[in-house]
Amino acid sequence: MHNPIRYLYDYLHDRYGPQGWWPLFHAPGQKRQARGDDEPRYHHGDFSYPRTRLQRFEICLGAILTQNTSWRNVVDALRNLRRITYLQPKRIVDTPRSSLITAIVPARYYNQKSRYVCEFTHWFLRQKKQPTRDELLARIGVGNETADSMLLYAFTQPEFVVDAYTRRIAVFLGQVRDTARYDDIKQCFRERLKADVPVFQEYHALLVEHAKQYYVRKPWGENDPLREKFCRR
DNA sequence: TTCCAGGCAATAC
DNA sequence: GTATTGCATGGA
Repeated sequence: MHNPIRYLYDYLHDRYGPQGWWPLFHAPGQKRQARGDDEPRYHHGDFSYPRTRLQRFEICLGAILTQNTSWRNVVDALRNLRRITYLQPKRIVDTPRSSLITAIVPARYYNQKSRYVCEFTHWFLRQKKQPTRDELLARIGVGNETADSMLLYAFTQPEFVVDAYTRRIAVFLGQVRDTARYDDIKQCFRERLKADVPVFQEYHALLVEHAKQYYVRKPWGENDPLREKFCRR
C-alpha cells in the first residue's frame, strides 16, 4: 500500500459516501418546520457551506457543545438555544446565564459550557476578521480539537481534526504509536494528504462514522475489516 | 446496572 | 513537563 492514509480515505468514502458535515439548523433554501422539532441538516456533497456569519457561529456553538458529548444530546441543546436566541450571538449575550444553563443541560457540563458559550460569543461579536488558531485556543473552553473543528468547518481552513475516534483508528491500524500526541496524529494525516478543505471535512466525518461501527466497545477495532489490510505494530 | 459520547481546564506529581 | 480528576445528560 503506497499511502495508507489516502487508501483509508478512499475506502471510507466508497463505503459510507459523502457525510455532509457540519449539520446546520440555519440552512438557507430550506423552510423551517412549523412544529420546531426539526433536525440540523447535513449537506452531502455540497461544500458551499457555511455561507453566512450566522452559520459560522452556529458551527462554533456546536463544536463547543459536542465536547465529550453525543451529537444527539447537542441537537437538543441547540434546539433549546434556538428557541430562546435564534442562535444569534447578540441575543445570546443578552440572555441571562440561568436561561443559557437550562438550555444547555442536555449537552452535559452545562455550567462550564454555558460559560464557554457566553465568553466565546462575546469574543465572536468583536472579532471581525478570520481568526487564527492561536486566537481560538486563547478562548476558555477551546482546545486543540475544538479549534480545528471551528477552523475546518466554520472558517474553511485546511486543519485536520483529531478526536478520540481518530486516535483509536490511527493507533489500531498502526499509523501512529499509542503514545502519539494531538499534533503528532494531526501531522501523520496532514503530511500524507494534499491540503484540501473538502477532503479534510469528509475525512474527519468518515472516521467518526467508521469508529461508531467498530471502535466504540473494547477491544477497539477488533472486527474492523481494515484490520487485514494494514500492517499493525 | 454499566458503559459510552464528535474534550477541556484545573490540579497534582 | 506528564498524569489524574471534575465536570455531570441521555441512550444503548
